[in-house]
Amino acid sequence: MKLDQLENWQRTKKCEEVSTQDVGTEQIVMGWVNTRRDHGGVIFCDLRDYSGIVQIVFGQQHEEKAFLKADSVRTEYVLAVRGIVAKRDPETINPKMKTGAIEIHVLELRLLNNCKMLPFQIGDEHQDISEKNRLKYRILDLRRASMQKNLMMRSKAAQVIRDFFYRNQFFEIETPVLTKSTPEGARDFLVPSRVNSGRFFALPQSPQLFKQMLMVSGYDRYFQIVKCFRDEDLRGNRQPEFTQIDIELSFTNQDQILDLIEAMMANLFKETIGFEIPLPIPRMTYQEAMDGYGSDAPDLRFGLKLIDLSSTVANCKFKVFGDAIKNGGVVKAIRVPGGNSFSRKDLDDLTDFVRIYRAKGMAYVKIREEGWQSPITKFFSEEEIRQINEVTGATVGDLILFGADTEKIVNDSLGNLRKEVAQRTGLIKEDEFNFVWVTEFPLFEFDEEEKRFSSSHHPFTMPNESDLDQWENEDPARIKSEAYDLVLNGVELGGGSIRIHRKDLQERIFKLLSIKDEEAQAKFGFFLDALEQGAPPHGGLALGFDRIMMFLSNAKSIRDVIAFPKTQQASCLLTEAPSEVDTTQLKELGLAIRKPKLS
RNA sequence: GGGGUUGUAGUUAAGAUUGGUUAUAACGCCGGCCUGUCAAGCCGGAGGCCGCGGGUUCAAGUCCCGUCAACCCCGCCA
Repeated sequence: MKLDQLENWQRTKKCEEVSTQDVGTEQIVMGWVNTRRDHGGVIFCDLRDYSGIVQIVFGQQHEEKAFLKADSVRTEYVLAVRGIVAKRDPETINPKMKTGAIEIHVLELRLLNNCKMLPFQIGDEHQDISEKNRLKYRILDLRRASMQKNLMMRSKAAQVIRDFFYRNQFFEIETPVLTKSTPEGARDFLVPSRVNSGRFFALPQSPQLFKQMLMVSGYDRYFQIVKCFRDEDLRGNRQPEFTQIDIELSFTNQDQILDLIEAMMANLFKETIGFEIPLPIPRMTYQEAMDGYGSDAPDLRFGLKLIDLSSTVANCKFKVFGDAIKNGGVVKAIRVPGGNSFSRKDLDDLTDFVRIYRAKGMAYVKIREEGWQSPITKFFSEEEIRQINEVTGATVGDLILFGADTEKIVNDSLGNLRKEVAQRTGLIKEDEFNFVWVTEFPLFEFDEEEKRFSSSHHPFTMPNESDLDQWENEDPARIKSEAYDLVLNGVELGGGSIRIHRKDLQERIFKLLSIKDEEAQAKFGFFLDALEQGAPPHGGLALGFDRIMMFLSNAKSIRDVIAFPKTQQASCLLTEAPSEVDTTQLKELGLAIRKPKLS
């Protein structure tokens, strides 16, 4: 089949821009054949480009040469057509199409490229394609309208974000991608250096230290939309390389930062999807979040709050509860209004569900007219039952679900259980955007494996100074920090902190983290120097751009807002990366592959 | 590292409880007919390593074991 040259043709309209106003004019449109309907004497094609679809008509009465040529046209061929825009007869208007009132009568067809049979149909939104095929044939997947919509929305969002920061006197400054490995946080992706054999760069987990050093250099306000890399296992909303909106400000405090970011988010949601975020975004402390929701990223679209019953049941005869508390754990409960209707199977399912989070079981009580209906009723005195009813606020028809274990397990299991119950009972309004700031994170968490403290946020986070003075030697776990997270519908969008800008403070923190002076000097010497070279007070945060895009695009997977994502096994089905490399490449780098043991 | 779901024409699925003739459908593809369709229609046709490997059996898409891949989750990760 002979293909045509584009020659000097220029597009005059995008497909979906052709309208009734153009009737009678000659236009040139270009795109892909979405569908083809051959009626013998007349051939209809829906021509598609990124803007949408317009119907082009090949008929003998319009131009015989084009009509004959159109006989060989097939789905996904690439065409350029010149034709007259015509009004459709009233009975042939298609109200489902934006361009359904008009069509283009083709005078000249240029066949720019053909297309072999594809693994799946581009225009067919009625058939779900498996994730495997979508990723393997990503080019075709990205040609589909839903993916184009998502990626165009992403482009728009990036533009809106940049506009906002430029308006607010921020500078967009690039930071290195080849940088230094740091011991804290996630596993690094390493890049061997050829010039410095035996040494490695690391890809940045975030540009954290660079943006702080830019503050020391006096750039005042920095932002960057930047790729970050973490070599950890993937999830539905986690990719090994992802994009952050990275922000840092000098001479600022937490309130200023939160106010600014709220304004940025409100602007973003308004300009992209027309949603007005009610400001200010409510704030809650880490402690309130953990106590009431069992999570530092609480979903506030529904109630089902966790209620602490530890003191109420401390002396009850039910061994599971009593032992949990004796061993330093807690007993908490969720009251499910109307949960009386849960079947035995529902409750078994929920019990299995909490086991995922290492709960050993789940006690439950149905509140009936005649009193408690539950396998554990017999362990409780009337007074205890009265107290539990009172503390939980349970009334007839309700269900109470209990968790008893260490605080971590109870919070994990009940925190997820409340989401599960809300999901099952239709309590979650899917179209709601419920933002919350979580503040006053603990500075450290205790690493049980390594028997030492590690940073909750990162080691450069400003501690609450009076907490530090008070608990430094007694109980560092009680030191709070000036760190904060932004949470939307139970999903952490990002977080940040006020940073340490004084060396003496930074050294005290390293000491608490059991990082020795020499080690600190080797890993962060350049940064500790910066703190002695006139570092201003500063702070900032980073937001997960991909996660934000999931909300703006209503996407279920992070892969649907990233053009070329990785699979859960961290591979790219399109390019088949990662791949083996030539031995000469390895040699140059001074590397050898250790053969996996054959077993 | 662990738990779960899935894997059958190009695609999406049925067939798996109860092993048994030529593995079924829709869409797509190819050919023909058709001047108003728009998920076009009608007629005809091609298309299969039932993920892969092993086992049980007279006989396996179906039962058993292993393995690979995609997805969801725990651990991990801000």
